[in-house]
Amino acid sequence: MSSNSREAILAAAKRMAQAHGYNGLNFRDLSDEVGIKSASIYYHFPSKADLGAAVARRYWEDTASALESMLAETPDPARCLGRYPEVFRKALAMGNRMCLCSFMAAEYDDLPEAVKREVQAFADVNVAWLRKLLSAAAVVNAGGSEQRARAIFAAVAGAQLIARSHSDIALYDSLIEAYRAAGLMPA
Amino acid sequence: MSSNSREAILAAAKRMAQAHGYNGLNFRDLSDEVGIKSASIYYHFPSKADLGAAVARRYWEDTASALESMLAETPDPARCLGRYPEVFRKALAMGNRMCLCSFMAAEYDDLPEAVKREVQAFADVNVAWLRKLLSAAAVVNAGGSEQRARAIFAAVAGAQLIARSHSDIALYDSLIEAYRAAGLMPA
DNA sequence: ACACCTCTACCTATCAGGTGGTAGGCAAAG
DNA sequence: CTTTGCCTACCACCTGATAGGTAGAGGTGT
Repeated sequence: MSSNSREAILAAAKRMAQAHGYNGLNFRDLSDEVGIKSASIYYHFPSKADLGAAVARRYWEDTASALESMLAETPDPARCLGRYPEVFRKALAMGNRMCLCSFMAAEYDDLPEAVKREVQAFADVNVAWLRKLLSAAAVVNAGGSEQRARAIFAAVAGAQLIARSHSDIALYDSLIEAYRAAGLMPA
Repeated sequence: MSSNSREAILAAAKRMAQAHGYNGLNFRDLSDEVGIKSASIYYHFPSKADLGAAVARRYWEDTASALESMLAETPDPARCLGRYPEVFRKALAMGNRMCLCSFMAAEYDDLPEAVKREVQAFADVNVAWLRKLLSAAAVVNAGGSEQRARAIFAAVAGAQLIARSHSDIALYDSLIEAYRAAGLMPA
């Protein structure tokens, strides 16, 4: 049963880390939001590093399944590729938040080793998915698909970063549109 | 006459903020690096917010003059535009650091108001410079130059973010090359 | 020449509040 | 009577910030 609290902690920690980063994530505020005492978090996670790693892992797992759902829903590779920015748009729409792993990418040097690994995994998941669809859509030749996949991932992350610093989700849409107009990614 | 310490503090704070963000910038480590006591910083800057704003202001001023120097050195708009990524490359080359304002863009919601303004100014300086050169190079028609300028700025910031999280400056170069191959920016 | 003053650029010592983390207790469920 | 899931009560350490002192440089009046 339960581990209901564990899930609640993960969810709240995800939201907080998306807004304030790993560094800005703290046990007091986190436990307040969950409705338990800060010491109780240690029953579910032995340390902040473990919590951070669990949150980041859950984050890329959720992203991976969201991408797979999207592909099932929109099987055409080029059209599905065009929907990729939706994934990053959600965070901005939910209170001007960021992709958890983009924030952690900035904080990378100060991250515990276990957290670093999960942040890397997030990037790998995204690039692998993009590469698969790029190859299927024949947008670029096979050799350049890896490079193009990474470029799309980086560009979308950059768009989110800039849009956030302007608290303007319309700017995100505008940037994505500009990427499309430039030919970086399909519409 | 000095204010030699003031400059030393600004320089050290810039380096620390590039590596750890505004949140990760602290007076103890900062004063240690400068070689004075933490309380002495308050003689030069009344608060952390003031220091942060001064550092960010100096940062975009330096960037603005670096961009102008580059233009004087490479007057051809398209060729100069192609050199734009050099500016962001430097931070990665200096100990896998980030653009100060990209890091602060992630932390945006938690930033003091005075610091936010300087971060915005950095983005404005970059976009204005890019727009000027895009128009001059006739890469895009006049109407789309603003949008394209923002797209290049965001994409380069994203490339730096991703490269940093892999501690791999070659990845940055590869991403920029991919942007060029896709037609987002001139070589 | 001397004493006197003021300003600069730091220092020591301290503080309240926040940080991650630990020890030990306790009520309910099995 | 043991395990689960949480609690209270701490702790050491770090954070930005303040109060008050001080050594030295440079100017001023006598």
